[in-house]
Amino acid sequence: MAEIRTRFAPSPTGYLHLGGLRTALYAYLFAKQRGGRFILRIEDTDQEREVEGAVELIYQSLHKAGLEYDEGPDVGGEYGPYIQSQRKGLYLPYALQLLESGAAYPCFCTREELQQRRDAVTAQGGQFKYDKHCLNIPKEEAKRRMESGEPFVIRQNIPTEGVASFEDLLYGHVETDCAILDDNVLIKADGLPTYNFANVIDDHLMAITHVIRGTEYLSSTPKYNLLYEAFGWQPPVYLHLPVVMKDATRKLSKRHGDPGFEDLLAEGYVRDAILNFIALLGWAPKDDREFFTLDELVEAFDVDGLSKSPSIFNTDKLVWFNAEYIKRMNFEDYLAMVTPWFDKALAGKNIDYRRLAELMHTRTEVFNRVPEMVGFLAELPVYPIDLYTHKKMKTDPALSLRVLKLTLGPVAALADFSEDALKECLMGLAAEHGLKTGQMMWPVRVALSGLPSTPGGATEIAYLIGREETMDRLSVGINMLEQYCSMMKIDLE
RNA sequence: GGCUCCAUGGUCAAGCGGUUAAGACGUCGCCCUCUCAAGGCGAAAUCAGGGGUUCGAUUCCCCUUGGAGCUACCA
Repeated sequence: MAEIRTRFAPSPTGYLHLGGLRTALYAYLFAKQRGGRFILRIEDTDQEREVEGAVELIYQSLHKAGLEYDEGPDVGGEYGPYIQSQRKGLYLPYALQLLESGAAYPCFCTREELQQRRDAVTAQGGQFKYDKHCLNIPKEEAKRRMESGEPFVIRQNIPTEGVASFEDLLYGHVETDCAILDDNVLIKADGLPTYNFANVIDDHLMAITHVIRGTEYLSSTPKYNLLYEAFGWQPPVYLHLPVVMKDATRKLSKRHGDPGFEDLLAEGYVRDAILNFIALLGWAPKDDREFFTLDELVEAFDVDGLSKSPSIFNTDKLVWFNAEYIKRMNFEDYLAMVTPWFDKALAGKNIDYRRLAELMHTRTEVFNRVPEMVGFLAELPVYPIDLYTHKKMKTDPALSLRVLKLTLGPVAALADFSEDALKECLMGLAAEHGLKTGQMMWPVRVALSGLPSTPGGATEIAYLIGREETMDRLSVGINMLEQYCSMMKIDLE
């Protein structure tokens, strides 16, 4: 049996979006699982849409994703070149062959003429389809005009009756009446092929056995099969994948500001979490497993588990996956990854990153949320007095004021400013004055953080910000509470 | 509009003629607890509608509805 060869064939029009990443992933898994090869081909036949630097971005993204291709523009291979614009001369002879057999014909209609006719038809509510106008030009005349340098395109000559069809691994038999199919342009006036032609020629020339791509090609694939037939070539096996949606009606798209793969990485999602999540978007394994490394996916992937309907990209679940991957990371790796994010909020401050990382490890969902979570360590936020009122902790401003005053002396006097010593000190004070743990800890934590919730409690925060800052913040709290109590005329026994 | 495709909770989804219709995320509750997380336990929530076929339909067929893709000298 021939070697399995799949390809990922993006156009360099921007960043690698998540739908593209998923297509690439499945194509990669499909090939690798069968010991085949995964090929990257750049489809840049539309020079106008090409975005500067996009090709390099594709290489980079694929490498970052770990989807290493066996053949491609930057890695070489025996079927190159792998960039269509560099294969320019290859296509015309094939088109000429089709011209010869009648499966295609030259067309001299200009864009303007076409547009006029199109407008005329659509204005009346009809729908335009190329009328084979130039098919009737005698061969001799056509040849003369082509050689005279008159601009022309080459169109596929689709039969006027019968059906065109193909078999899809996921969707099964798909067919369309030829009568409604348009005579697509195969070779543009600039001599470059359109996607419709180039994909067929290149897939054949590159010995692609399985074409895995999005469903946007589902309805035009019957036409491609007509081309294979015209050449007498064996068509590849097709596998079309449903699109990835942003919500029920909108496709995920870069244009609407939806994040691409690289954006997600930059936001602090880890690669494996993204890949794992993406793999499960539109595919389900035979069992209930949901954590897979790339290698495990290679093993587990199967076409049976693919779903036919579009699936919505659900950020909540991605966040969960990310948090899970972070929790499972060993601590040293986590510390290394989180350090730059700590720096964004705490640079220049003398904070024990290692201890902070211990506290943050199970609390990190996405790295870009870290700076905001730890920023209070660098600077005490302005906070409302009613933070001191907590029903469950049984605290109010009056009690809080009493508690803070109580702590001031003992905390200042602590010989050892460690979490253990702090805890012992505060718990001792609570016991001594008949206070519940929460009544002691809540006011202190609020005074030290100014926040309703923090990573770590009162003693951890005190340790992290140090004695001096702790004393300052306690004093700030006391001042606030004294002012408040006197203003509200609260009796302080 | 035409063509192609799709349709199980809010989301990802299992199911492939007979099930109490899995599981996960999210949501809610409880436990744990110096706050919040993490962790543990539990709950609510789904077969779009209508016809058939069948002893029996979530499952097969048709229609309706809804959605998506295509309808370029874009891919």
